[in-house]
Amino acid sequence: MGRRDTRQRQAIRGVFLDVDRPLTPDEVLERGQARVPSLGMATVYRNVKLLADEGWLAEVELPGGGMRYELAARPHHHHFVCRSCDQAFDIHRCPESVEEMAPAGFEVEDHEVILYGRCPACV
Amino acid sequence: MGRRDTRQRQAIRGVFLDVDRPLTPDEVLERGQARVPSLGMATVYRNVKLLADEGWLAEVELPGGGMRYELAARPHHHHFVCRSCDQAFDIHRCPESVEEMAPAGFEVEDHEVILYGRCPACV
DNA sequence: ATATGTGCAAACTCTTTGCATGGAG
DNA sequence: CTCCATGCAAAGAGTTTGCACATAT
Repeated sequence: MGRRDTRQRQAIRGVFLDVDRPLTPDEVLERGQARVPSLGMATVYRNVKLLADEGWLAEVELPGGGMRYELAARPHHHHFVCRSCDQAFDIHRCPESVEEMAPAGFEVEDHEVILYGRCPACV
Repeated sequence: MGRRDTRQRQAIRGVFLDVDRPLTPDEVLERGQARVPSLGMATVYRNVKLLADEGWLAEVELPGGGMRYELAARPHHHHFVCRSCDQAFDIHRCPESVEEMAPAGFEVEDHEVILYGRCPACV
């Protein structure tokens, strides 16, 4: 299970340490190439998956496209998705007793709350 | 803007009238072919989009794959997604004041609450 | 020295589109 | 009889995988 510390992997980790919101693979590639220009999309996909398996990143499945990733270390929170620029932002509040909404017979493991609208930059 | 009442379109509408949860295009195809065996995937995609544009279906963007569709006439509700069978179910309760969770500067238009876990059939 | 990681390109999956044929009006 | 709708197959977008080369250890 030897993990090598390549420039590419460093760059990708650096990208996530610099932002406070979930990123799409595209966003990771663009920001990563600012650090390692030769960085390829396949490497991004392989590494975010790897870092997620290791528990360093968390997968965030927001509607409207594919998976996004963010630092796993962040405390419980939810997301706001801007319908204009498609960026996702963190929301640090959580409605109480959400998980009690499930009907009897359903076993709840987790929950997600997503707000849609326009972010300050797009209003 | 003449809409023709084809067997295929009837079949697709019939499929949605028979279920009380959001369906993926795949699920629509499978159930639709029980009514019109020759039904093709392209027709499913074209018609759910059409019915959604007309306001008869609502698009439901749940994580884990593409768009799902359900009858637009249903009252406000949220969803439970089973991690085992990937089916989505309706939940007819909604936490209060969800939309007030957004930080200042964010303009909320809409919200979605998703519970993850195992449905009764998969527990 | 060795085997993991990278980059490219091909393969895949899901969705959309072009085109000839079919069928509703 | 007209067009809109369908079915097929090809084209796109996003993601994954195979393979030869590069490089961290």
